[in-house]
Amino acid sequence: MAIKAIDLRRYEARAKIAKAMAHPSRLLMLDLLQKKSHTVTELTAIVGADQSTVSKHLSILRDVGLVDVRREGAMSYYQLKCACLDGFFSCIETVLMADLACRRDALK
Amino acid sequence: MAIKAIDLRRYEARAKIAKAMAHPSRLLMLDLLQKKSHTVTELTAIVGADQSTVSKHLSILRDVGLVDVRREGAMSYYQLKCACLDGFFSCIETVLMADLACRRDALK
DNA sequence: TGCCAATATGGCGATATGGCCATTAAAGCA
DNA sequence: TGCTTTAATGGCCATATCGCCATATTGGCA
Repeated sequence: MAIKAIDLRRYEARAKIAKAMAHPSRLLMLDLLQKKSHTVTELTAIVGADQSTVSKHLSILRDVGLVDVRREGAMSYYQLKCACLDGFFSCIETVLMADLACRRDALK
Repeated sequence: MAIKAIDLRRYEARAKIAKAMAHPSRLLMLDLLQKKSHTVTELTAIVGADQSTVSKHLSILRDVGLVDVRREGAMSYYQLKCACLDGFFSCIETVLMADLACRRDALK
């Protein structure tokens, strides 16, 4: 039985989005932005990293269409562009909890 | 108003899981494993990469608890460990579609 | 035992990522 | 016009990731 190689292109675009989310600081920011929009300064204080670092993280989220910017004077208000993070987080959460339970069992 | 830095540790475990998913080949494999379990040889043929590469990808998915192995003789059957990928994929899909629509608008 | 098929692992080079510093750009205000 | 605040970008280095090759390792079978 000949197994055909599948075209990976379909998954590349999706992986790019997943990759943008796959960083602790960016996950935190996405989580924060679920509640309300924030400025770079606010996010910088909360994340506790360099301002330039946070700005770059935000541009990564922006590039894949996860967040949006609204400029007001000198400040940039970042806001979530999709209301779909619940599914994402709950999936991650499920995996995490299952894994913790598994490790707990292994200690018995 | 003092903004408190948030402990990132909570997000590190989650980012690790997201990171494991953030690769085209691994996304493809997760998608395949949603339907049924597969051997490394099968996945290697479908993904179209080196066997060692696929094996390493699978160990990454295994390390974070996304998949499971069942050894049968000389073959390893990999299977999905969680039934929660729908939420993940539909989130990604939403972002992807919104972004495509956005780009389409930009061309007008 | 000897051989082959199926997996897993070590190593290595190329490329990507992450974080900071320094700098630039733009807005608000005295 | 200067000074300050806010944000974005370039540069640089350390580290991580990816993919292949080569090499174990394990199971099935003659």
